Amino acid sequence: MEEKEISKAVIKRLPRYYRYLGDLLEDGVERISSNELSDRMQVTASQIRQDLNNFGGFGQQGYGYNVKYLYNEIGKILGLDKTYNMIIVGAGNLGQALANYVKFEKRGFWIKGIFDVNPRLQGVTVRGIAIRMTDDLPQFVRDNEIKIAALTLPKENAEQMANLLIENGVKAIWNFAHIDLRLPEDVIVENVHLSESLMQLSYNINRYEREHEIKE
Amino acid sequence: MEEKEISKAVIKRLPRYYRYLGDLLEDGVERISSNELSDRMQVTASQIRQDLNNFGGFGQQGYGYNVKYLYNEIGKILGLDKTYNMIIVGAGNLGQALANYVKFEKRGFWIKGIFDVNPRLQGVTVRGIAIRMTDDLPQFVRDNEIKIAALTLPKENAEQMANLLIENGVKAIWNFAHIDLRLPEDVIVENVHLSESLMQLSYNINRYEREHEIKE
DNA sequence: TAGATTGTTAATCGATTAACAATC
DNA sequence: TAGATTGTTAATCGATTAACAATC
Repeated sequence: MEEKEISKAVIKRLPRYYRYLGDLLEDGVERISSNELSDRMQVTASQIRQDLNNFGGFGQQGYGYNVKYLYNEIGKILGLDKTYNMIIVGAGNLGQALANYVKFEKRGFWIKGIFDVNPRLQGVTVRGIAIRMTDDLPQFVRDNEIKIAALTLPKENAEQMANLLIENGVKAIWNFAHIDLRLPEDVIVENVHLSESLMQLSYNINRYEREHEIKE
Repeated sequence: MEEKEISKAVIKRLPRYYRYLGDLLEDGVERISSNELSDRMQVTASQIRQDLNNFGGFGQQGYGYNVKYLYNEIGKILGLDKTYNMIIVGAGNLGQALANYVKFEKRGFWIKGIFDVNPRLQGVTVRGIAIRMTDDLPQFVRDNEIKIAALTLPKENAEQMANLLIENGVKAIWNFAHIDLRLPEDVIVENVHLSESLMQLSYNINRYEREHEIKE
């Protein structure tokens, strides 16, 4: 059976739907129509229905969507009903910030280890997790069935490190290094480029000022 | 004069062009054609030329693009030739991680202050910057002409805080809180939703596994 | 000049929105 | 049953790619 390809644009919107539905659930809302949700999320009702129908019919004519059901279904689509073992490679500020981020565990992402090359950090613990040296990585990844690695290290070491991790069983890289990793086809890569995000913000400040000046 | 609207997709690609051109510059490359750059960046040469021509003709027929010139021009488009005063609101792990990120200053983003509500953090310094209490915020923002604020605080306080900052002169919000801020039209908002990024990664792990199972 | 490569127009592709029949 | 709202097809819009004349 051929599964129809879901576009990246749709996938990017799913976590946002999930967040809104979670909030609705907390507020005790039982059902919601695509129109109501459209109002809250500032997207068209048409888009909501199209997006959801990529994965099946979760609603009911004349009724709308059951919030709890839809929340759970989107959770499943996103794989949040599963658990994943995860490590953080690079125990700098960003790495430690991620390690301290408790909510990941609520979603099934278990941080099993934090690694660094700096011997000074050896034994330092972050939220009860001891920072280990990268020499121990291959063994650790295999022993703990680590599937996800967050890379919070300098770009110079990122690709080599990614390959080492993959060789030992890692399936997905959450990449914070300022580089586009060239990795085997079947490896999942998700990039977070903070400085590029800040540059977009900067562009928009200037765009606004440019347009404003022109009108004067 | 009407400026033609540049699409978000184009703006999102600009920082990536900038990064590649910076790397080329470091490698001492003087000129590059859209075709060569296309190979390196894994985008079509046509897209590169289209994107750049939104802002003017930076190349030369028969020659290509001068790397240094194009790098500087894109820098200007992104507003990286200017400087901005910036604060971080929320001195948790993520806030401190951002404060420690030295490279922002290289791009003209000067971190002038870090704020928190927690009195325990008062006086603690991060990279030489003392953490201040949020009571002092309005005065500080005005006195230091703060234009950008990074919000690394719980979603419950984010929108109220954003409004307070805007009242005192902040033009742009770099939002790390898990909420969509509803703010005045002319305020620039750039979101970084880490948990949503991780969910996309999670989706892709599962997608791969689903497709694999189906083929068995 | 001949070759290379841009800038730009036209063609294609994909994503979003509109519309409405199906149905709860 | 009548009203509401989905699921889905068709229409529109926008973004990407292809093609090529302009020109360095």
